[in-house]
Amino acid sequence: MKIYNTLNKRVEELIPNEPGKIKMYTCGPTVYHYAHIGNLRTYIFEDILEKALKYIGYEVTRCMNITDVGHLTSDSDSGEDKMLKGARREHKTVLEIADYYTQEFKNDCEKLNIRWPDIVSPATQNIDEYIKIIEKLLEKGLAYISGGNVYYDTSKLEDYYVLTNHKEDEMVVGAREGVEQDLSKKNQADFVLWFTKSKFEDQELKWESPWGLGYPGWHIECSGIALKYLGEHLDIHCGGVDNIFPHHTNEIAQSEGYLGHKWCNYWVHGEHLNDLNGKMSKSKGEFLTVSLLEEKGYSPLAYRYLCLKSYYHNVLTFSYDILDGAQNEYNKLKNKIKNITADKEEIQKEEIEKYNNKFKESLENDLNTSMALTTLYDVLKDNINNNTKLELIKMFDEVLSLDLLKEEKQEIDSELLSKINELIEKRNEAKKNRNYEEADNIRNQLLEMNIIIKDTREGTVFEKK
RNA sequence: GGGUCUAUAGCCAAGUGGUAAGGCAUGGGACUGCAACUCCCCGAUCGUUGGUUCAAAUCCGACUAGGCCCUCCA
Repeated sequence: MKIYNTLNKRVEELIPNEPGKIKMYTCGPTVYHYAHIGNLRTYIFEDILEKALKYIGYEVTRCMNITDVGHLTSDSDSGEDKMLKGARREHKTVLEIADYYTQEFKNDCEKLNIRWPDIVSPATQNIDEYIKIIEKLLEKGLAYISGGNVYYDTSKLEDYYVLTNHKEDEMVVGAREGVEQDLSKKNQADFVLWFTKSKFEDQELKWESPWGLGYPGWHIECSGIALKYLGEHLDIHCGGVDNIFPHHTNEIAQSEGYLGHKWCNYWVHGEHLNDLNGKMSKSKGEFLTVSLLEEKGYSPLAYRYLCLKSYYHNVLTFSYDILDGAQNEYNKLKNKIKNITADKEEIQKEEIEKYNNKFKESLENDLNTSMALTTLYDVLKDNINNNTKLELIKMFDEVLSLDLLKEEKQEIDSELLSKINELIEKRNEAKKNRNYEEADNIRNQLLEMNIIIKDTREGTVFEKK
């Protein structure tokens, strides 16, 4: 498989540390609020990557953190702690907030057919691991204590900016509003590993450590969890592009400083979903959640389809127009597939192989999901038997996860059912008598009940909208 | 200011040196009493500009436009 590696800024052949096996770490959500669909784009991309690797034949172990505390304040950030803010907003404790939004995130993932990773670990449950790493870094002289906090000394690194090509002299301190310089640091780029002193004296969760009561810095969380659950050699580390600097840059510094050798070979980042004003955020513009889309009548999988149609490494700009388009395409696709009925023909093995290879090649080409979908359309159009088509659709959907063969449940109670059948009969009667006005009225009446009717050769059938 | 990504039809996009896949939308047609569903048909010389080459959307340079990052972020 070829994949874009941020470390070398090019598409590279993926070579795992251990043949046939992939260890994959993906940065998880901060559970202080609902996830918006931009956040979820990254998880959809990671899900596809995981499933594509498995489809190709790798054994994949994936680990993800849940950020429920700690890193939300940085040493030089005067912004508010997000977990605390969330807790205050809802008059709950930080852990209650974390539990609630973790569950909500899980629900969103289910709706979008994102597989829950093998290992999911909250930041607060791995404190010992962080302390162990920080102690070692201090021992090695890669970290220092200043002003009550433990800092990583970036001047000890040969190349701190491995991911970004930044040059320290040209970095602008406080390019973002609300960022102040931390005078306890030796170097501008140094970052906190452990806080005992911060601007946020009301931090709810604190732990004992060799350096006093405090809490971990942001970046140590992911290093700690990844090292604990996936070991010293990682194959793929994923996240959104916004994490490249400083988060992933600092993870590399910490992990490799601790290990004394190269840690992760492939850094793969998902591009953002923007809106018409630029980057999507929870504070400005419309807060687009999965539930909101559902309320507006969109299906979550139409959004997944939209993500699959585009390339994970390109920005996608959201608008209701493109979501309408995706919903339309998704509906048509599902309809086409529904019309494929199983026959008694034998599955055509050579066709399966041909299309399966094409599908795999698409995925192997830096996750070309757009091409993978085209392969699906090719199958639908081709003159092969229905059983072969259905088999291929089933195979492809292991990766695409669009519920292509799943019939929507027609949850209609018997009372409503008899009412519908009665109306259909009345309409057919009216049609027979050429009373088309009456027939159309009945059709509209059914439509208002969210029932769509179709006149087929075998008679009139209906389905829920 | 530095870094980084992107630029193909109305929209999402494929394309990795040999004369532009696919899907949706629009338009036309078949089916239908009309519709819906389904099926058929129809569109672009690839941001601009130099260069390399027999040959470039594809390689190189310049320019233009836009996004993101530069210590909250997916």
